[in-house]
Amino acid sequence: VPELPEVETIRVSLAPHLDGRQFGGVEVWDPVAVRYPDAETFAAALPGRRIVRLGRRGKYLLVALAPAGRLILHLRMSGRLYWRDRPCTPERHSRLRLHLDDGSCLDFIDMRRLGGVYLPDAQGRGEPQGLSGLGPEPLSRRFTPAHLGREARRRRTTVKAFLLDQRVVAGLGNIYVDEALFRARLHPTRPVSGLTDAELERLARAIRAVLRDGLTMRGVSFSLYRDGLGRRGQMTDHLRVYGRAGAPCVACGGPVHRTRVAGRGTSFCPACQAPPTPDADADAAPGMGTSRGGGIGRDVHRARLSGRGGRA
DNA sequence: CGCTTCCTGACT
DNA sequence: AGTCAGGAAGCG
Repeated sequence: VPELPEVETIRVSLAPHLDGRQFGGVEVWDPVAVRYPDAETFAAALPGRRIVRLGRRGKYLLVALAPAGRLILHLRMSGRLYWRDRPCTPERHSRLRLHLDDGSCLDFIDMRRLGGVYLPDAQGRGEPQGLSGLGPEPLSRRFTPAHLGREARRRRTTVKAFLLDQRVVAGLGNIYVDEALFRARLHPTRPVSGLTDAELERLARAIRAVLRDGLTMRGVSFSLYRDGLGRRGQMTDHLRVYGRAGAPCVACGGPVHRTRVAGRGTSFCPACQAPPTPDADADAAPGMGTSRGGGIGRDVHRARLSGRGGRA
């Protein structure tokens, strides 16, 4: 559920309540929610440490601790974090509760049990695997059309799968990818290696635009998402394609379609987002000036995206 | 690279 | 009973 704007909204909502606080006791109702170390060690290691700063990287929430270490949380599909000024009865899917020194507490609730917390040791064991490999933050300077182009050139996949890959750019999920592709007027099955410079430029711009909107609206709330204080976001009403299958496209009035791309439900406007033209896409990018030496780039361009682009 | 799997719950 | 859900690691 939570993608970059949602996780950032949660971070901002929690920060004033957590900054400077010291952890007290830990209640673990579901040991699976503690990804590292084991639940017992975790519950013994956290109390006494102070929260220095709440940060975020991609969809990871990072809690810097004093005197050392950091707590890392990932909400995955259905995770929520609720801060309460005093402990209340845990709900059905509450997985753990972190008490704070002012009598408040932070609850981790996760229906599908896919999310969890990590408390890496001093040697760095226990870091979530994906964290170190994340691509640039899409709202940072490091995220540019040129970066997108460099990554795109060496991959043979659809632009949809490309954007969902956290190594390319950190923090996008299914909803914001569909929204970004709509705003960039790119069909989700376009082979990413065939995007022109102009299209990459549009795409980078669209990604930043949808994420900024998402942040302004404090996130998308379909059913489960809430911020750290239990408040819904308003972005749902501003989505242009996601969740609007069959409804008129906000740009052309034609019906929004829904299909499956990269194994995910995918919403798009078939009129505004031109489908891939296999030959053009396979050969579009000029072979000159490939950043990687040794002819790899050329081979990539020559290779046919067999079975995908051609299948209309 | 795509596909499967981890989970639970809602819906058809 | 079967399908699907906003994430992402692991497998072939």
